[in-house]
Amino acid sequence: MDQSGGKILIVDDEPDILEIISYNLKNAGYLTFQARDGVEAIQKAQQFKPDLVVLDIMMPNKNGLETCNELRTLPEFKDTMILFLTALGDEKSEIEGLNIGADDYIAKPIKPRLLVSRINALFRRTAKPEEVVLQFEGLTIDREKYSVTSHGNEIFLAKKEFELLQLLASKPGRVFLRNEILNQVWGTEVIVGDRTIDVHVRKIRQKVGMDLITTVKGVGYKFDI
Amino acid sequence: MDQSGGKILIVDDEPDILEIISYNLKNAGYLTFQARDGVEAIQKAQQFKPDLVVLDIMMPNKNGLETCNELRTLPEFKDTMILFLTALGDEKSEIEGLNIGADDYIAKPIKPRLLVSRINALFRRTAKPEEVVLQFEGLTIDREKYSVTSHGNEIFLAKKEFELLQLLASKPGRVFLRNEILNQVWGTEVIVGDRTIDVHVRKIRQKVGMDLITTVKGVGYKFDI
DNA sequence: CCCAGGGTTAAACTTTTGTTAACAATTAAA
DNA sequence: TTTAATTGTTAACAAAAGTTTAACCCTGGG
Repeated sequence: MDQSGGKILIVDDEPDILEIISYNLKNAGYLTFQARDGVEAIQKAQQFKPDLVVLDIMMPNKNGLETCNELRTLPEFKDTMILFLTALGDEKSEIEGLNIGADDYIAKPIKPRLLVSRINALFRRTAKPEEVVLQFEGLTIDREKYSVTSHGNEIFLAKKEFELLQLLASKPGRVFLRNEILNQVWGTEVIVGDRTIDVHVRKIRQKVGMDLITTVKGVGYKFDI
Repeated sequence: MDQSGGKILIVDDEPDILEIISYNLKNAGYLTFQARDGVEAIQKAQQFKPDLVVLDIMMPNKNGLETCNELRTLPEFKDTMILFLTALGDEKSEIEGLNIGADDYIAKPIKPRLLVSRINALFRRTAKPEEVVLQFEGLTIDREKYSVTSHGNEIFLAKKEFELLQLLASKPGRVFLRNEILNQVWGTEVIVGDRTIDVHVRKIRQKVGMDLITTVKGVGYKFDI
């Protein structure tokens, strides 16, 4: 994962698909951009510097493979991940895609869950290793010991609480959308109610002491100092 | 085993395999990184300094043997272990691999169990000799005598009990996941039921007295003071 | 004053552990 | 080798801890 959850450019000629994918990825906490064809894709890619391009293979006006090729020739997209959307069973394209330098491919019809999982995996794959111990003023979060120390006292958080705090603390100051939190802490499979996050936040605040987690109304939560 | 279980870089062009291996090694307590081809492999190796590189031989964009060769020419990878993944029955490659300086090779298709065992073995082989006697406040664990002394009284633990305690005590404070414990104490071959670990923990607690082993619910166990 | 979004609670519910005792496997002893 | 003793594993159930829900409260902005 990344600053704003990572930037993803979605390229497909069907508006509906564009919308569905976009919706799901936003929910998962990514920042999305859209393009309708290869030409637009390259233009937007240069404009927004996405971390990942989701590229439909079958498109008018420069298809996915060509677009990918072209992107790969540009040095600024050397590290940009590319994920292809292929028609079901179109093995030839899959192979071609990987040769061309794609990082993954998914067969249509698209299952949003799967898509999000795979994309999470891609981001995870390229992520830098995380620190074992997060140090802050008067607060230490030790992933190995699964413990939090506040001004010298060791505090025990339950698993979900710990994971939530850890997530927020992994990027101090950055606001995590509720959806993003759900995605990261609960995963894409589990569905929990509205107040669940709040309840956990409350428990963390209660156990650790205040001012750790700040609410950003209508948006999400963030970890501060 | 080792600090954080050791760092392993996995290199394969198939995302699925990358994921499967990664998943299994993480479970076994290793820290994993991934690369899709030889070029990326070398870049990530320099970045993360893995203890072991798991290298697929058949890859586009610089194959495994070339990559291995290249790694071996760099002085910082002198001690890095290399394990090859070879296509089944590709004897020639196997031989070549070992000549080139690989530490082991495994034929595809990959059996996760086997892979983890072999990798554990590799790490064990290179592990520094561990302390024979672990000393704590009022507790001594003597690996040679296979005995535990608590406040002067010698206590006899059964083999599994002893191994379990020893594992936890080798890294006080660090939480060992149940999977990790199974891997280390029982090995990857044996499959035992859910409650087995708990029962052993209970016996240790009973024999040694309390507060040695702390439960981290949903995560694992750890040894504390 | 109403509304939306959060905060609080306690109770319901789930999941994970702890505990036991029986049984299987292993090891040591006879 | 047979027997006895010890150790390891399982299964069933109890207990505990963690998680989620639902209902209600509070607050600030229109």
